[in-house]
Amino acid sequence: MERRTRVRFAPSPTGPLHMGGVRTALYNYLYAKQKGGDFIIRIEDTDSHRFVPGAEQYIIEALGWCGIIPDEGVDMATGQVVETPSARHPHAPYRQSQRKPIYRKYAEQLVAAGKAYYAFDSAEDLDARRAAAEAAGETFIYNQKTRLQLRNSLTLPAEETERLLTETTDWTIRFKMPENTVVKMDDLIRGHIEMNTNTLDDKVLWKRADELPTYHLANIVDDHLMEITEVIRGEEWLPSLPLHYQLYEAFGWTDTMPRFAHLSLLLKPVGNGKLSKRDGDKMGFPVFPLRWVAADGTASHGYREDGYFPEAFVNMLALLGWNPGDDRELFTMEELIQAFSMEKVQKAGAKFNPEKARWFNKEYLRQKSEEELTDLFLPVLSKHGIADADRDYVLKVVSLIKERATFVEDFWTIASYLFIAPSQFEAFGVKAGAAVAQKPADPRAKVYDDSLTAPFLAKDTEKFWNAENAAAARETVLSLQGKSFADAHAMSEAIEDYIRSKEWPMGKVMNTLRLALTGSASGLGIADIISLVGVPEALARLDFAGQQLESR
RNA sequence: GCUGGGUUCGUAUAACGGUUAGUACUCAAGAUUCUCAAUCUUGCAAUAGGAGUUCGAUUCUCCUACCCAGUACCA
Repeated sequence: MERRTRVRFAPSPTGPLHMGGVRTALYNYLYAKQKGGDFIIRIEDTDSHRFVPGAEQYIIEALGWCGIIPDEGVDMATGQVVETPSARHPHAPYRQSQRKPIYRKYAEQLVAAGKAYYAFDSAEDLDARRAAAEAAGETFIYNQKTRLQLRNSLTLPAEETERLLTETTDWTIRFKMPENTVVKMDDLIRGHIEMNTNTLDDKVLWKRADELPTYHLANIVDDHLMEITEVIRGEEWLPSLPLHYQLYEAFGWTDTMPRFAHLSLLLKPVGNGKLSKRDGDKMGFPVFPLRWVAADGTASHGYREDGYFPEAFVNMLALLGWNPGDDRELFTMEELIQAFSMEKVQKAGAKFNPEKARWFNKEYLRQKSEEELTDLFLPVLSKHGIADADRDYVLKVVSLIKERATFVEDFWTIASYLFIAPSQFEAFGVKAGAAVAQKPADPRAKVYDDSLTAPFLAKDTEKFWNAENAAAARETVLSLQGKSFADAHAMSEAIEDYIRSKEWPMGKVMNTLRLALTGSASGLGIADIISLVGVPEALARLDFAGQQLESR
């Protein structure tokens, strides 16, 4: 009998979801959608001590931004985790803290079957044993070798166990890991794996103190109850897989046990180790999908706020550890769903490459229509003090600069001179030469040259500006006065013809003009600029540049 | 330490035992242009090391090295 594919993403609300978590959610989503199945969200908040307010909302919002829409568990209309069962959400509640009553009976069931036992050792006692063992160069493990020397229902008289069970609350139910058994497991990504149970410990399944299950119990019970068919999760769970296999067996659920796939971790761009929040802050790239402000007020960057398109972010993430088997790199979500396959998921951890992330964004920006980009650029302009920009004018600007940008925000640094004159740069907070800043801040790349930080006209001036060139530039612009041109190309021809007819040096005159028009040594074609700002404005900028230089 | 997982250019990856080991990003050079971008062309650059199996190993086996994870009443 073929079961309907049902996968779940089960985050713990202990903080913002980071990009590795988003990737796990994405792979789950792609897998489910390809099989025409369900993608379920379940909140694993069984650790009362590590709960972080706002984390759950953050996770849902982040997935929504990425276009990873759950079929079950969260009502996307309200953005809330579903608490009461309905046709669409039959297994509610989807928050484990609200499923508290469910777990105890399963834990007790294992005790009754002799597959688990009550343990009365205090956390302090166990910590002390661990410390003592460590001091002696050994490792303390609660397992088949030590369980008979500890305080539990296996060693205590029945009456004492009964008394402790009713009179105290500091006890747990532990899984009685079978001895010397080779667990044979299969992983969709890694293939066959075997492990001997002697290397495993008796994990706590349920805690009387807060009457909550631990991850292992809650996870198996809920996956079973929610009819999960594939568990796709991070590699950090691989060492727990034999325990989970044993739990399915102990419960007698092996016939419906899900298949497992353990995803490798995302690694930091340089050096070794997994990607962490600190790396992002240090190297200037986000590790979170959305901006996150911690309780202590420290903020972390988010891809959304940093100007990434969600499609680009998702596309980049999908290809970090998976490939379609051919050379394609650009995928819509729909195409990812079609192309995804677990066999093509990489076993090794993938180092995240911020440069490639920017490249993806640039590609997606180029794919967007000029209309759409204009809509996105207008608010940016407004933010920079250009509130009354004419839409048609902005549209023209966008069409000229879209291929030069990685982010919509770049449009401003690239083309601020098309909205304000160099004489206004200071007032608008524009750095002279900023238009050169095509490349983002990457500490490994030497992309900035001195001209960037040089004050307006200081350095560029020496190259182009002198009385002769200034006069020639002015006369060239004057020659355009009163004439109309079909387009910038026609104007360009006129300008070049004029300069040639005077036998002036083309490059020098053009660059002198550019300096006056843009405040820097780089920028769009001269005719493009003049046809946008107009001849009178061009003359005014020429005058201003001249004044600046004479007063030096 | 122990247990498990992993290892192809700097990075992400391709190569159902047989290729001059391919592609993309980055970087460099050239072309183009009024500058800068963009674009186009070219280039730099890898199978961790060692055994074995085989006519032939990136690919299969073993050993070593290195990396990662787990080793909680956290997930």
